[in-house]
Amino acid sequence: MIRTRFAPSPTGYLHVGGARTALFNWLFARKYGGEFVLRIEDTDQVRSTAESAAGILTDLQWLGLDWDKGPVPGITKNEYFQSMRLDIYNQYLNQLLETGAAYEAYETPAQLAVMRAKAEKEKRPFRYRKNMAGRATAGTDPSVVRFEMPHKTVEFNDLILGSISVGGEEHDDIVIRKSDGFPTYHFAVVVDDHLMGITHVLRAQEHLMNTPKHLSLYQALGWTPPEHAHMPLVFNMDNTKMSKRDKSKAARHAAQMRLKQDASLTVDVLAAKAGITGSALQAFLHQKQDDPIITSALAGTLNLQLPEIDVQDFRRSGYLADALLNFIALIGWAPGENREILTREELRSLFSLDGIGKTNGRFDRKKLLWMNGEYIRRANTSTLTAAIANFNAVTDFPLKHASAAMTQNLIGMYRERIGTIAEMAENSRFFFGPPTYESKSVKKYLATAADAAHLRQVAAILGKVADPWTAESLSAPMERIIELGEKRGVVAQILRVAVSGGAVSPPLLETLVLLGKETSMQRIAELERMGLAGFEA
RNA sequence: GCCCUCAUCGUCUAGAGGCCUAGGACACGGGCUUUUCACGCCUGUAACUGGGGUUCGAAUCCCCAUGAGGGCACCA
Repeated sequence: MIRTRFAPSPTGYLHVGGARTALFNWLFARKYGGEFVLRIEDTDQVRSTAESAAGILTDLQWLGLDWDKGPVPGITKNEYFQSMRLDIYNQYLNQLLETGAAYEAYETPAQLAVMRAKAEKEKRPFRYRKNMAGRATAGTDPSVVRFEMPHKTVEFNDLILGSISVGGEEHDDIVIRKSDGFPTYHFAVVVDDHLMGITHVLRAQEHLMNTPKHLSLYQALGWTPPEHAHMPLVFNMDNTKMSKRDKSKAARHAAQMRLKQDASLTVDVLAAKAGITGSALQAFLHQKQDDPIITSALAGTLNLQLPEIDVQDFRRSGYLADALLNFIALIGWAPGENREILTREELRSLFSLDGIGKTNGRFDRKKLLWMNGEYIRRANTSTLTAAIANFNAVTDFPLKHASAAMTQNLIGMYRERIGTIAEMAENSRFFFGPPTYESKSVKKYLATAADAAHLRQVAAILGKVADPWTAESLSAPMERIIELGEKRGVVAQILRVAVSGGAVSPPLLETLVLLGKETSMQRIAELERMGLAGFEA
């Protein structure tokens, strides 16, 4: 039976690259009726956190990538967390130590750094080898255990890339147990993949050079290795690697631009606005470090749209899980026959390793936006309602407070004109409270005495509409409003601005109906009362 | 620097020697529709990195160059 796995390290949120790896493994297992295993690789005691692990589970669940074996959400760590398997690793580690395939090494990290620097200075690659000159043979405790890589070429067949070969002189003796007693990634993957019966390792191409190491480990342990397939990577449109740091980068850049443009804005003022200390902001601006807290504080005060990187970013931006999955699947994989929009079922039945290309792809947000809009347009109302509820669960827009009936109405009005649910949430704000009048629209449509006269005419026409206030009863009056003014439709724009705050909204008729007579008339009256000039910014 | 991998429109890709005057989608341009914005429909611009081979014939096979990416941790 086919068995694949997704093995994230819980050192942060699940990002799209990881989601794609998970998706391909899931697809492959599901396609062939195999099993999909989820394993948390938390062997880095410093960086791993329980919250990250929990977050990754949540994100996978949101994506609908269910696992047959693995952690149980909400329950404490089980045997699918590597930190719970130390005894197992030690058992095999001792075996390697006994057979002489592994040995203890005593250099400290600092000493190794010196050795590396020296090698670099001498323009030769540094490779730690058991037989190299100057190796410490005794000393520090705790020590580290290294695996002696065989001094021979390792060749293997990658299911995507074909034949890969790495010469023996390229290998070095990797650490397999750290001084804290935890196994390194290299050792833990091999042991676990074997013990968990993984048949196919589908992972990102950045792991390609690890494979000879892992293969040698399998051999030393006397095990048959799984098949390997390395997938092409995903980059940003500017060819930089997609990374969680991109968000900090965007925030830093925006803050610097703002500080440059606005002379009255100092670092301290900005910091105070963002609720952080001046020195913290100063440091953030001058280093390249990732800092999620400062980043989101800046995004909030500067009203920034940060690039979505993590799965939860996309969820908060109002993307549908199916659309995101569909899009991600198409980077580096193609089903052929010019297929683009594919249901989960179609992805599953069409998926094959043969369809995976060798070249790295770029994450084209515009295409994702289009695809998400396409999903929104094609989805039935109940699917969309569920997606909106899902969106509301992680965001805080007025849309959250919409009744079921209101939500249905909004779906009808917006589905044709949005790319994400967030756009609907943002654009529909005026249905939930007084509109924010956009100065540009006010200047354009509500600036002159003639505009004011038109607005009064509109009020008069609408005021005469007999109850009930419906699409039917409003239809003829709306026609009259459209015909008002020199140019067909201009007065409709005046009404639109009056009622929605801006020059863009769903069709006026529907908007008025949903707003109701009272609210609609109130807004027009309020505008007249305040006087048009009051809006000129 | 050393090692590994890759190379078709701006982007994702189809293409497994003749079906290719290279197809689709996004983006972009033009038009239609239209009370705004969209949606929808029609339509246009746009690519085989370069050079050598192999072959009757090459986007497809081989070699070199160039370019791009990945790796070179007690991170995964």
